[in-house]
Amino acid sequence: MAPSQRVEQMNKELRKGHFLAEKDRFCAYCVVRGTSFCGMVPNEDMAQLSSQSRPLTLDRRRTLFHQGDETQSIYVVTSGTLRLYQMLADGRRQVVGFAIPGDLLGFPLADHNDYSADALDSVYLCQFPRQEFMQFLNQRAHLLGALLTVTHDELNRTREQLALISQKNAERKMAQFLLSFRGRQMRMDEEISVLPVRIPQADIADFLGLTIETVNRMLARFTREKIIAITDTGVELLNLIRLHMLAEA
Amino acid sequence: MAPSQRVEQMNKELRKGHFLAEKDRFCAYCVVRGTSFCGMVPNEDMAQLSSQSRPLTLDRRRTLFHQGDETQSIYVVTSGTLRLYQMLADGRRQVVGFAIPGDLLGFPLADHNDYSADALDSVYLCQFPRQEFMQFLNQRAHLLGALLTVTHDELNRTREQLALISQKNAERKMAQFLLSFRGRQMRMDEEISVLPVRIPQADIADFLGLTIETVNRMLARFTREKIIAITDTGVELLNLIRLHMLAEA
DNA sequence: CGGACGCTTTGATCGAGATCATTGGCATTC
DNA sequence: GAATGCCAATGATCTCGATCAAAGCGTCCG
Repeated sequence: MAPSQRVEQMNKELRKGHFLAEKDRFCAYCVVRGTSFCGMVPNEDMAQLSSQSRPLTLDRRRTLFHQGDETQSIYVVTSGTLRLYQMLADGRRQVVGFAIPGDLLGFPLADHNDYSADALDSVYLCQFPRQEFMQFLNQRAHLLGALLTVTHDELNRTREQLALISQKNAERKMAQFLLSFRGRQMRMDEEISVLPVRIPQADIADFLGLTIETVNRMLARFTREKIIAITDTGVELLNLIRLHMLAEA
Repeated sequence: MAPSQRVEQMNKELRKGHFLAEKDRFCAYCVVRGTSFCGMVPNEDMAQLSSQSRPLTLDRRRTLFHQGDETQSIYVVTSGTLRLYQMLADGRRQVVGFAIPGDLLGFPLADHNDYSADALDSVYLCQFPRQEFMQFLNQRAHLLGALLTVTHDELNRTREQLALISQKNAERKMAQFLLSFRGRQMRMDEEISVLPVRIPQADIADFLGLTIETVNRMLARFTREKIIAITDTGVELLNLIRLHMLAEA
């Protein structure tokens, strides 16, 4: 079964409450097992991890948590996409990333959230109360190592974004963005050529440090040149070779 | 004694080899104790940490390690400044940060270095062989937590840089850069108003995503307006209020 | 000494993307 | 079904920093 189907099925069951009754099996059967922090948790710890988690649904445009608020929970995204952003002193908004299934949200050792997170579509998450999560971590040193790895990955991703945003060429920025976003999605589904989210152009703009007009013009140009196609389910990458050329040239 | 004096004295003794003979005392008396990862190491672990460390000197313009090379050692900077950078696919160079006394260089859980590091002036470091350092860490879960905190700090600093570089106004970029660099230096010395390094303008340019010409013109303007003064020891911040205004307006 | 090199400085011109302005579609709400 | 708001699309103009060019300056070294 393809991951996306599995997600759908799991979400159905989630809504029916199946998993709530069988908590131990919850994590073991999770779709994002193997792509996230949870994937680094050995099987013998699964039951305990499951018992702490609570499924959570978040509607489009709802906020999961705000920058600066006290860190009360840690989350793992199981389905959907969120935008992560910081408000800057001058009123600008910097989108620091997009969270997709498998991503860990919230850093248990920090007292306050580093960024805000809100849903771009319907989002399903596993929620872990911070205190219990931390206890769980501290009991098992190898899990601290797993968290360290995840944090380091995020550091590297942020450095990648830095390289992206420091580009002066809007076309290249856009091409690199599409490719790197695809790269992240491929973690779940290797064959992907449609990016399954409609990210508002304003969010892409705030991610890339461009204006909405420039983002729009670039997407229009790519569409005109048949490099991408924008559908109501997301963006389809039609010509990966050209996209790579634009990204690197 | 002011930190800078202590550094000087320690460096003198280092050169004479004093500390090599008394390894256990090395870390306990270290100037960057309390400002770095080492500061989170409890006293009872100090002796062992000391016994693993090896002092190291690096001349101006020398490279400590290259991006992509195998991670063989972890370093703590005790004196001097290094530039950390990545070479990008298109040949550009992205400076991802400047390491100052107290900073930890090299991530023990990664097999390869994420960036290159070279000295901007004479640099003194403590070197820890990676394998031993990792063993040391794994024996003490609380030290993993310390490393996690340091890594998270670096993540936040990188996000700050992201916000900085996404600014479109060169003047504001420069002002924010000077202030944030000062902020980092203050970790060691609260009273600082002279940034004690002569960072080549080309490095500032590659840090901020500007050209050397623009960097130069901004520095010239700030100097003309008596906001800063450039001496042969570094940059003196003459008018912090104006600098803050420029950074935020 | 001379000259080559690394780094800084300054001027002139150009162009990509910001900014400003307007329109249109589509969904939500009363 | 009119009103409101959100988002996308596109044209006209402007601006700031990139780019191109050249010169200055200290220092290292044969």
